[in-house]
Amino acid sequence: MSRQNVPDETIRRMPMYLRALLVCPAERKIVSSGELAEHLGLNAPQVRKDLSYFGAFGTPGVGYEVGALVERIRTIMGIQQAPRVALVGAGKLGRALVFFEGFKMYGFEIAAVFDKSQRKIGRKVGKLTVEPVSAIGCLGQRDIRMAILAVPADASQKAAEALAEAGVTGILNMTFCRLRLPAQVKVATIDAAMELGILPYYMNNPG
Amino acid sequence: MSRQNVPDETIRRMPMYLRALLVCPAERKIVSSGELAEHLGLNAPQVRKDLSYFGAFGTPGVGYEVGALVERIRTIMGIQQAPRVALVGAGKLGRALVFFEGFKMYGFEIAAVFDKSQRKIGRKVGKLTVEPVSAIGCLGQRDIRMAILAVPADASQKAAEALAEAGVTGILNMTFCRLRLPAQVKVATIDAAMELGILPYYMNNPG
DNA sequence: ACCTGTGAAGAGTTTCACAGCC
DNA sequence: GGCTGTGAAACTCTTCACAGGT
Repeated sequence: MSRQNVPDETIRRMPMYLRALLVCPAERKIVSSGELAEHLGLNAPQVRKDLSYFGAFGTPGVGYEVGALVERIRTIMGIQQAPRVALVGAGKLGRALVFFEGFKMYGFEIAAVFDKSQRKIGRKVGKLTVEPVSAIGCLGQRDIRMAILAVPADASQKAAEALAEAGVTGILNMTFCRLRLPAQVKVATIDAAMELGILPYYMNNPG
Repeated sequence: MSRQNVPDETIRRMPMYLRALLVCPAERKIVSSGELAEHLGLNAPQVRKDLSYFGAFGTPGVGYEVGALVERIRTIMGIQQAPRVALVGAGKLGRALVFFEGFKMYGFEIAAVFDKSQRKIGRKVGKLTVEPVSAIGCLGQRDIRMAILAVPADASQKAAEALAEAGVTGILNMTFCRLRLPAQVKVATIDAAMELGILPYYMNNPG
């Protein structure tokens, strides 16, 4: 099954499956597509179809083995070996993200924190020490290929370019700016205000 | 044009259009679909199609009037009169969100902060004073119909139910738990770790 | 009896091409 | 010349039905 024709939406759901499996009680060895679907608010054929894009790793009449499926999904998603992530921006949001438990669950490790402000450089955030943004250039040597961008809007493009130049090819953009970067750099953007902005429409026009 | 057949994806993009228009320099009175598209990384027919679902408010040969379009979108989205939003959870993430500038841009006002912990109740967060979660019940009388949920995972379902009972019908869920709520309550979920989890796939399988 | 894997149908979304207007 | 609004085509994604395995 070629990776080329896996729907993007399927890729988006893979981390959801992973999370659902990780919160399974340890004594549960087998899970069915229906149970996964129920837990995530999807339907069973959707789950089976999604997983089948990457091969057949369930047992008909039985279900999917939890441990094996976790490993398969980790491999598919390319997060077997705990990717190290840089955080740029040690403001309120950045510091909150360092302590966010969710990243660990998928095996991500926040391995460096950068900030522009002299006031923040040298300060501790959890176990990490805030480094100057000028040190971003060395990320390649430190085996860090991903970053979370949590800087003020007007600093985002510049910081993103520094990351791209340092060899970072995956950026989680928490600013509400579109980043213009070389095509090989993948960007995911989170804009809490935009998500909030969608709700009133559906509150006023119940579907 | 009935609201019933406007694509969800179009609704998702409306706040993007709004933001793009709001960051326009004030001297710019007219904007074309091509310019909007370029600014947002979309294409021009997409922009025209999206806007046309709600009527024809551009001028052929000219473009869209910025001010008028902003008002139209605000009306369509139901955010003309600055919705008041409650924040539940005054932890690191919650406190960071209070200071997040993005909400203001769309006209949202964070009007109350709640927390369970005695240690936090009474403390100031910006101009707001943290209230006990038991006070959530009065939200209806305070004209607050939306909430942001930024509590620990194990407290999310309970807090969400309290919100729903208080008449909140739109929740931005920042926890990685699925909320089981009456159908009239609309939920948008943001899971930063999940977004981060998607990136390595595309880094390893460039599209 | 129960569950997976999958081709095919159906629904939803994007892109295109162009008629019509400024 | 330049831009909007829109039906139709193309594409993507979801749902369904069921063959086949345990």
